[in-house]
Amino acid sequence: MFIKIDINSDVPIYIQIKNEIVGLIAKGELKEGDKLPPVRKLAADLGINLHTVNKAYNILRQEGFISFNKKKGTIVLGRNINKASESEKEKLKGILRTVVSEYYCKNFSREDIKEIVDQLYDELENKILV
Amino acid sequence: MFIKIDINSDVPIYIQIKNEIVGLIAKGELKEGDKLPPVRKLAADLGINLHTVNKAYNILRQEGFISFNKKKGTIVLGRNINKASESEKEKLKGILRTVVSEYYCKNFSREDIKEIVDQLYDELENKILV
Amino acid sequence: MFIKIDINSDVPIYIQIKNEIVGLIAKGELKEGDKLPPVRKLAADLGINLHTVNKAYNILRQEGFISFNKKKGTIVLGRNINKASESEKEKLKGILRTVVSEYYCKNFSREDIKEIVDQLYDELENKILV
Amino acid sequence: MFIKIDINSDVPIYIQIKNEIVGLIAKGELKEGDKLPPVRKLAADLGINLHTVNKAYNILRQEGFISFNKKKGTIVLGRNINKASESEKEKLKGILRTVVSEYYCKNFSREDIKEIVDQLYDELENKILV
DNA sequence: GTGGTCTAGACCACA
DNA sequence: GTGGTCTAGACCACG
Repeated sequence: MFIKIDINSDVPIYIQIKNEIVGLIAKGELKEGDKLPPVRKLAADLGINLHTVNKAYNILRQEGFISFNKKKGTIVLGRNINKASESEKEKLKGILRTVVSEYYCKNFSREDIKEIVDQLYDELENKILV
Repeated sequence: MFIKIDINSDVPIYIQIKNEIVGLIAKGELKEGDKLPPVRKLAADLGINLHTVNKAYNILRQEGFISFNKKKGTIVLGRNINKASESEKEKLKGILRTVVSEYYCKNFSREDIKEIVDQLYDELENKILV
Repeated sequence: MFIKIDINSDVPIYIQIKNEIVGLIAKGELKEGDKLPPVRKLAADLGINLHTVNKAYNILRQEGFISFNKKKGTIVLGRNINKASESEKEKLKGILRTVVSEYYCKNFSREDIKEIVDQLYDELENKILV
Repeated sequence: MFIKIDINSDVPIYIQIKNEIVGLIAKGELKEGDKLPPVRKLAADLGINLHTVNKAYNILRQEGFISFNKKKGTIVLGRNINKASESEKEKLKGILRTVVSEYYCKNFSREDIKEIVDQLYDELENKILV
């Protein structure tokens, strides 16, 4: 498992870890049933404190991506089926509204943005096909 | 000028102000040459600290949306023409990568996301037509 | 005897086992004199550690639900008659106080809660009638 | 604000704090807009670490009871209107199922339990009337 | 002056 | 050996 963090980023480390792991799940590099490294090991590998990793794992659990299993440690629950709910959609719209407003001002057309979205989906789906 | 902030949000107020003003520029409610309210006035209107508004204005200037002018005060530079640069595109792609990964895991299709982008662009462009 | 445990639950497995067995006694599916499966067998059936089952059985014995008997193994003592003591009542009140406070805040009326209690009693008593 | 914790309880301290504060909101001793003590102050008053209080506050925020406000600190949002949702009802039923099973075995009738629920509601509602 | 983040290090419950 | 809890103490972002 390859997780990269930028210790100097203004994005909190535990958020970076969360995002990286969600990214790995999206790309299919982490699949349902896969084990995540123990908090202590990942913390040691990344050279950070175990509590920081712990916080990331707990958020991932809250969001339904992973589960703690006393016997097996931390396991991936996989992509969540049937979660495209209305409330999630509204949340996403709120996020995109800010992004779209800013990049609309920077002269990006709707096609520019949709092309990037397509590229990102292509990346994800090709990974799975391999 | 109507700016709404949510004092209880976990988004910092100065970021909210920045986003709101960018949103107004995107919608065309603030156009090139328009004056922004003085820092003190906006702070008073919103019931917040003067430094908070100042911080938002400084970011907006750094990003090229506004300009400080001793005679005229703070003025809007408007939508920036020809800024859809390669570096901005990479920055946007980085932002969208995190968003797309997460919502791909939540079972949103590329069409779901592109539809939202379209809706947001429609909102912006209709405002301008008015 | 059907015991279901959820290995991913945050409720410890030994507590789940205890609760399940108490539930079976309540429903009348386990009656006074019935034999519980040997620790090793239940552990094997559930695919868990022997010590975990042992811990559950020990708690059940402490609370007076079962008894260890060298000849007959582990036997159910059944529903305990005349145990609605004042101290148990206070203990129950303490438990319910936390629950009621929380769900009162979540806008549940006393009738809402009492209706659920009735449903649960109906479930238990119908099982016995069968 | 009077919060009592039992440092020797097997209930985690942060859960005790959460429960106590929910209890105060239920009793009406904490109302919408009221300020909660700063984490450091409450921690000092209780003789515990600030992180423990912090954890309790964060859970309360997640559950919608309080909000962090950079200007005013931590404020109570009050009893949550319209939250008697179906999913909450199922969660409550799960909690009560375990309780009811156990106390049914201990010879508590449905009336015994419903009487306690009534007493607890009386306590809460009388507090509000005062 | 508030909560947020991060570190360092301890002991415990569970399986 | 896993994550959970708690402590102690530091610096930072925000307002």
